[in-house]
Amino acid sequence: MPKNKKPAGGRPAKNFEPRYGAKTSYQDRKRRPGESSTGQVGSRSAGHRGHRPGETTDAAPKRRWNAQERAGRDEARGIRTHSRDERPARSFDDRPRRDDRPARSYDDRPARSYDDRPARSYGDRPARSNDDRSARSYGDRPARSYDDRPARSNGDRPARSFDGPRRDDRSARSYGDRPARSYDDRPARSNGDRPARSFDGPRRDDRPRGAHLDRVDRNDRRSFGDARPSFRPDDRPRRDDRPARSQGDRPARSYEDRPRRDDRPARPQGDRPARSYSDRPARSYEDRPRRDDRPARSYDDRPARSQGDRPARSSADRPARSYEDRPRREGTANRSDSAHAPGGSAQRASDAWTRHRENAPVRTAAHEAHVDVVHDRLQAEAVQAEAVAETSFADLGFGENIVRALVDLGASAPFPIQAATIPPILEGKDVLARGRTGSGKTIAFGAPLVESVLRSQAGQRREFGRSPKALIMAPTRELALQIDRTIQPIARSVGLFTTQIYGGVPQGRQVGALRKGVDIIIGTPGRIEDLVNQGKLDLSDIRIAVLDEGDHMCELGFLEPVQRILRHTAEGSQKLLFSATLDREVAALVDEFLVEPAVYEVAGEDQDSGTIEHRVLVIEHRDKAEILDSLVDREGKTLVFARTRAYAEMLAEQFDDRGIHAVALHGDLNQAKRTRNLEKLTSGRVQVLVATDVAARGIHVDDIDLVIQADAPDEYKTYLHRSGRTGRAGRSGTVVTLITRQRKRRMTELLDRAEIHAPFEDVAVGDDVIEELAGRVPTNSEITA
DNA sequence: AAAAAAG
Repeated sequence: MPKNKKPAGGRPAKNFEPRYGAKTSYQDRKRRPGESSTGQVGSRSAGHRGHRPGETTDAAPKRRWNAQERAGRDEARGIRTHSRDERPARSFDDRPRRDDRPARSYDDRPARSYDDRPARSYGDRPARSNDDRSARSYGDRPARSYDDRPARSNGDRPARSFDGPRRDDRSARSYGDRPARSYDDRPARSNGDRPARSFDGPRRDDRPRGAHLDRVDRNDRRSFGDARPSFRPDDRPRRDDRPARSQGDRPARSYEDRPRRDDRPARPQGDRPARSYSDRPARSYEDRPRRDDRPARSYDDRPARSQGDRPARSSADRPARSYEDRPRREGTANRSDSAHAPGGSAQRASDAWTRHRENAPVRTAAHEAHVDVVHDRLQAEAVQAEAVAETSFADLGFGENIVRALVDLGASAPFPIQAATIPPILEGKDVLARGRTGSGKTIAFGAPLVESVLRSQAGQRREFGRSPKALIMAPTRELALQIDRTIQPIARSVGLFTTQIYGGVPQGRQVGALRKGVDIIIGTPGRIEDLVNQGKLDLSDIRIAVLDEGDHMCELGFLEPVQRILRHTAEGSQKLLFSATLDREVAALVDEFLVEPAVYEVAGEDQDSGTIEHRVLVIEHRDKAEILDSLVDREGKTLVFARTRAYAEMLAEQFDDRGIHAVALHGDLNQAKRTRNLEKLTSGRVQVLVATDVAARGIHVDDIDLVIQADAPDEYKTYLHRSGRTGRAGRSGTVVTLITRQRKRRMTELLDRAEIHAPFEDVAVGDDVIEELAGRVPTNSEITA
């Protein structure tokens, strides 16, 4: 039973594209360039969705993709990853998929035409149009076409058919070199480490499951060390590369910058401006519970729990956390009830959350760290940014190839969260990590995951049809795709394959890739479980499972599928949970799947950093549309969040009607369109993207400088994630939230919980504040409320 | 409310 809403008979708000009528790929294809997505044909004026200036401007300047992006594109259709340079390899994959082409090609076409339009509008821009053409003219175009059609690139090229023959050899041939290489580099290391670290389940198997989180609650009260230093921009190597991209450059940017942009994905880590958690503790623990009682905040469950658990535990548990206590704890019986595992191991599991201190390799003389608690729940190992400043990826245990791949991704030196979590992950420990949005979490789990898989296969030949060894799950397809763009180059550097397994696209390619054998799969729960149930995906060899946006994956609709999937993984498989808002919500998974997890976070990391300015505009509901128009009509990339798909779609159309080119991103769009629309914002072909919370987490677009919340979020975590879409790479960004007077109180409480300070301003149509926020008029307008 | 599953 398809849960997908698209199928016939779905809900009313279903298909938005069909302003054409029933939506089908076929019809999509019929849409003409001159038609607007709203079904209205013809142009109204430049800048309108339906505007069609002329063929000359049709060709929008395209930037070239770097290896990473290409990889992402190649994977867009869920096939095995191949870097573009390795055509032979790629070609293989294409073959089988050809069957899919018919269907796909349709989808893509409409897409293309659509894409071109925006481009045209840009073409009008003096600066760009000229530069682009002269420079790119012919050569680039072909390249461009690639970019636009991520999906197609592989499957659609008939020319590559020649690859067919090779396909069979592929496993042996194409990668033959690499594996060899990588091995060579590591021998020394691998030998030493492997014995201990490898995934030899044995040790893990013994581990009891069901560690209790309860104890952690108590820690909530502990305050964070104020001493936590903030990240220093200097530490971020990548930033240096970006200078060119400043917003002002945009026109010029088109060319030069774009290419670089490609690197961005890798840079997410750069975003870490200084953030201090220091405030949190202050945030009165007390208040929160109450506030949390609100339905929406259910996560924080703290209230409920706190009452029952805290009293008892508080005194008892804390002592336990100290190193010395460890031995004792094992014998402690208080937790044994939960222990299902045999023997004393059960008790040990119960100490999981507290014992990480003793085990965490990160905290050594080199890494000053201290225990702390963020909000409710997780006691984390706070790693000092300075302490790891000198560490290099090689120091952390990566081989030459991986280090090189990381450098190519723009990660020349590990960021704090990476330096903190990589060692324990390589040791095979279960890890929970909290890192600010854009702090480099993907590499933090991705690189060691690749290294671990490599070590586990050292000396072995990668066989055809081998089952995957590692699994990474994300809440949205876009995020899964993005993660693969980062992981794939790293994996490929050592001869490992990754593949995307997510819904919305034909499963043919994905299954085909699995049949050939992949090492790492990255995807969303639905399709993964689907393929498992179909017997097309074997998770029994999964030794490492990662949940990105871990807290979100523990929410209502995700938890159960995720649990079922994790149960299919190898006994004792290592589990990693990452998120910018890791909290007690993950207890459901931690209890069942993690053993003695180490919890990490970076000291001084706080979402409320100096790079993001938060503003709350208190408006009259009747002014909302107009104010949004004014805010969005600006230079610079703007991401608008709406609560529902229908509203997101409506706003996109509204902006378009006002001559502000905008596209939407939400679950009612087909995957091709989703991917395309997001790419449009990334590439700069469109400046405004209106999205639902599908884009709230993880999505990295480097230069969004304004995030507008047309609908205020209900949860503080949502606020943090949405606002985390800007201010990335250490840049400045602004988050504007529109609310009506009635919502003031709720908003105040939410911000309080998010630990974000934002002024509330009463705003009406035409006020200076709007002009200021839109960057049209540099004013010093005072805050009016 | 949204997201995540059709061949």
